[in-house]
Amino acid sequence: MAQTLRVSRSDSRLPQILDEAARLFREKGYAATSMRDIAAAVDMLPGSLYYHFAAKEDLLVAVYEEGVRLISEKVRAAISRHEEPWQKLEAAAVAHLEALLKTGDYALVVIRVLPQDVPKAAARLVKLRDSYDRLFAELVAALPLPPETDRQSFRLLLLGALNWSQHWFRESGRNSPRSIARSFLRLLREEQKT
Amino acid sequence: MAQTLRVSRSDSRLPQILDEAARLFREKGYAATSMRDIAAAVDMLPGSLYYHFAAKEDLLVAVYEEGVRLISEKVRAAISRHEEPWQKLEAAAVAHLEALLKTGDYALVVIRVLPQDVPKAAARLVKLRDSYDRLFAELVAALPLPPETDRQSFRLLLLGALNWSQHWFRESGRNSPRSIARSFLRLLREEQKT
DNA sequence: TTATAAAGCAAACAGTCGTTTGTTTTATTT
DNA sequence: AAATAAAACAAACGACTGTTTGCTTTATAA
Repeated sequence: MAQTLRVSRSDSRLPQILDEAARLFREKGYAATSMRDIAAAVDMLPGSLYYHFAAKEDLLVAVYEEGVRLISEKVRAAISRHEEPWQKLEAAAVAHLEALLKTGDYALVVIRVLPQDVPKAAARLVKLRDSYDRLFAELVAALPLPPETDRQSFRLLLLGALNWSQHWFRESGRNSPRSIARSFLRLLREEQKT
Repeated sequence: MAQTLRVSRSDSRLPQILDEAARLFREKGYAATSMRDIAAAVDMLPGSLYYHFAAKEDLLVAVYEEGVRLISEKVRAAISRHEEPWQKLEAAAVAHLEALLKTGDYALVVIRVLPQDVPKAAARLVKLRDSYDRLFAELVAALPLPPETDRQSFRLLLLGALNWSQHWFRESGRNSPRSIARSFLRLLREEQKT
């Protein structure tokens, strides 16, 4: 008999649901993505999604959590490979951008879907975002900068530019997440070398 | 018989419709704002909006156009008050941020609502955005930078950071659009002074 | 083999969506 | 005062929204 290969049932199709939800939330935004869209993408009936998630917002929160987890993990790993503060920051910037522009969907949802777009889940989303922001704050705090430097502005400048790149980035021969992150950091770092 | 230029009634409540649409699109996003929301805000019936606009997308495009017009105007005026390239750029950055964070609704819609969120109008929205981006490209081109400097990255870094500020900015005593724009530019400019 | 619980189906719920249509009000022009 | 055109009303259209309910299938454990 053709016993269809069956993995244990426990995590059945939940990962697939999250994948497609992430893809659709990223592509069309939260409000413009319907539960029916997601159901169709995983070849299910709309109501069946509610076995896995109590509400649409909870599905978004789950994607958000995975997004933050993925990107944090990548950045932490990159940081740990260096000792010098500027190198740590550069590695973090590269990892951040690669997670955003290559890993794709999950991470992009985090910076594309605004907490205010989902009032009922806004608090949870903000909390997840903040936990990540702290990572970069620590890196910037460790930089050997002139005493009059505004470190908060420094962080906001860098992270803002990195996040905004989603709007214009197109992969190409000389354009990679890595090269962009490095270009940005070079523009910010040069003053320190003198 | 005087060709009476009929200002009288012609654009009666159209400005009000645009104002409220801009406010709602900024607050809740495009997809989450319904024509009924807008109609209620201007104390009209939903169907009446269709006397002024053939479709919801056209209403967005109108807001977009006004947003680009407002911010371009402000930035151009600021630029014209200076001669030195760095001062021109700083004035432009300040004006850009003030238009975004103080003028409010219209300009914010332009950087908050993504063209891809409105497929039918995407081409028109991109065109409007690009017309503005060119303004900054010219300013950066005029800067006296070391020959090896990547001017495209410079522009993307600055403009990205400025646009992203919508996500964290809160008006306060020591925090103003002007002070932020200046902080950013100082971080980018310092290397040139040495 | 039978019991059990996970997972999904089928169908509908009440409400909202963008939009259209025919009619009425309102202000201006003749 | 009558004619005209702008502007808004009133009511509905079909499609789509998130979600609920009861029932059936399916894989695992006893």
